[in-house]
Amino acid sequence: MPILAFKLNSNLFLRDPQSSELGQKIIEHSVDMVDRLGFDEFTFRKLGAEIGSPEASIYRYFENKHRLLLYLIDWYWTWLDYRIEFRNQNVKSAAERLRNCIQLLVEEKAFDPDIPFMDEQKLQRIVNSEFEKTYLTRNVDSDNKEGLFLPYKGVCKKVAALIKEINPKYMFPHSLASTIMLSANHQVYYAMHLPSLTDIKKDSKRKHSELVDFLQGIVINTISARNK
Amino acid sequence: MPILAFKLNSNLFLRDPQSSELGQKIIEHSVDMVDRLGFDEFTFRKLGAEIGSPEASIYRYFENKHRLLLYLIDWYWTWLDYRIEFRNQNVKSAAERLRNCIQLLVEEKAFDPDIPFMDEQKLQRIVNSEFEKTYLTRNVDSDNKEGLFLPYKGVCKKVAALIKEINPKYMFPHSLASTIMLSANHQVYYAMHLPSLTDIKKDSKRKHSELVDFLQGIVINTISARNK
DNA sequence: GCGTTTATGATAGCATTACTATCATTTTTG
DNA sequence: CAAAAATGATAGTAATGCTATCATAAACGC
Repeated sequence: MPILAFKLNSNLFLRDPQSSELGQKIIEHSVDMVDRLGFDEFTFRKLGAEIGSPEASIYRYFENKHRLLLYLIDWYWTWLDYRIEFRNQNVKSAAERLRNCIQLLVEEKAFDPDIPFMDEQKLQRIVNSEFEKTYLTRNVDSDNKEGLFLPYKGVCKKVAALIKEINPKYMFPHSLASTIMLSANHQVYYAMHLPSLTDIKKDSKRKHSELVDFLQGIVINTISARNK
Repeated sequence: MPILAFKLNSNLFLRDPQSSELGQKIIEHSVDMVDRLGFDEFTFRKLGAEIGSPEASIYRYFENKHRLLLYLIDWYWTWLDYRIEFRNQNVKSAAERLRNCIQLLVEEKAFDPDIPFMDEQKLQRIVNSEFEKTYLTRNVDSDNKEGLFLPYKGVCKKVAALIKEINPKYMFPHSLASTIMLSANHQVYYAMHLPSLTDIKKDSKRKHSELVDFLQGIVINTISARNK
């Protein structure tokens, strides 16, 4: 049994995958497969074949593959939220806490052996290329009512609060927070696939610190501007 | 025959839909249907039923529905590019040209009767909620090689050039351009569906000018910051 | 330890999707 | 007016996204 576990919204699943061996196998292999095949090519049939269980068994855990994706994505943001809290303990300066957030948003994650069935590195790649598919659907509103986007919104709220703390007069803290969060993911994706949309170089060793500088530059200059 | 037409990349289609009545019907009704149903629920079968033509006939124009989406999205960015050129004619100040770009990115579009089979208002809503699906696929790289993202990249390049013109020392003009272009769309979507991620209010009459202020604030403050 | 929930396996089936193929008919055009 | 091109009509096929049923195995309650 894992040392660390996140309690995720129970609307995400029919049966909690963390509670059984099969459930954990479903998570572990779906992370691997979505990373390899992409979410669109990923199917419960293929997943079943890979873990040697019938498709129908997977449907006992997740209503459909979209919920499974939401589960993975929610896991990611819950985990990031946890890491932000951890990192910012006893850090007094709001500016420093904000910088830490940006750092954590961008930072390349490593596999955390505390949670053996979750590969955080693969998960981050999934977030980079599949995240927006969670809410760009006809079910946004009902999914939202069920609280399925709370982990992401939570992190956004946290970043927005820091912005507000640094400059209480700034009018768009949530918009700025969601903008840089999205950009953090997209710039990485662009660097890999659509390089003319970014100045971040795929091969650069400083890639991640460049991206941090870029985002940090936006946030700090935007909120600390003298109101003309 | 339309007065105005855009020449789009011929890799997008098998037969040019602008060249025939059926083709134009395909475009007109797919814009309507994708706007109504969302891209995921949209199928060639349903489209065929709606225009009274067999599914197979549509496949003679477009290889698959993803290409059709790309066609619509490419149309949008080509059209926006054209409008930017038009608006910025004889405008000397780079700052003003940049502001015009942001304005045009955000501005609510109206139906342009010059192109009777293209409803720009619906098209803009499609871009807001479906754009990223064009490149968040396993085919990004091959699609990119075929030049299918050129119109979007073109607008991004134009905005980046203006940023560079205003501050030649700024290190991330393309990243900043793509960030605000993406944000322009997302903030509108958030306002409608995930309001806690934005400060733009759905019902506000000043909604669009608020969003312009937000984006303008980011860009100007970011690039005109004195290098500390 | 025994009976009963509970979870999984095995297999089947079904409507829809995303195409492809064929052939007849209409329209265009050289 | 004949040949070519575009469309219609219809069929078919593999894969997807499920749902249903029944048997078996594991766990759990007393």
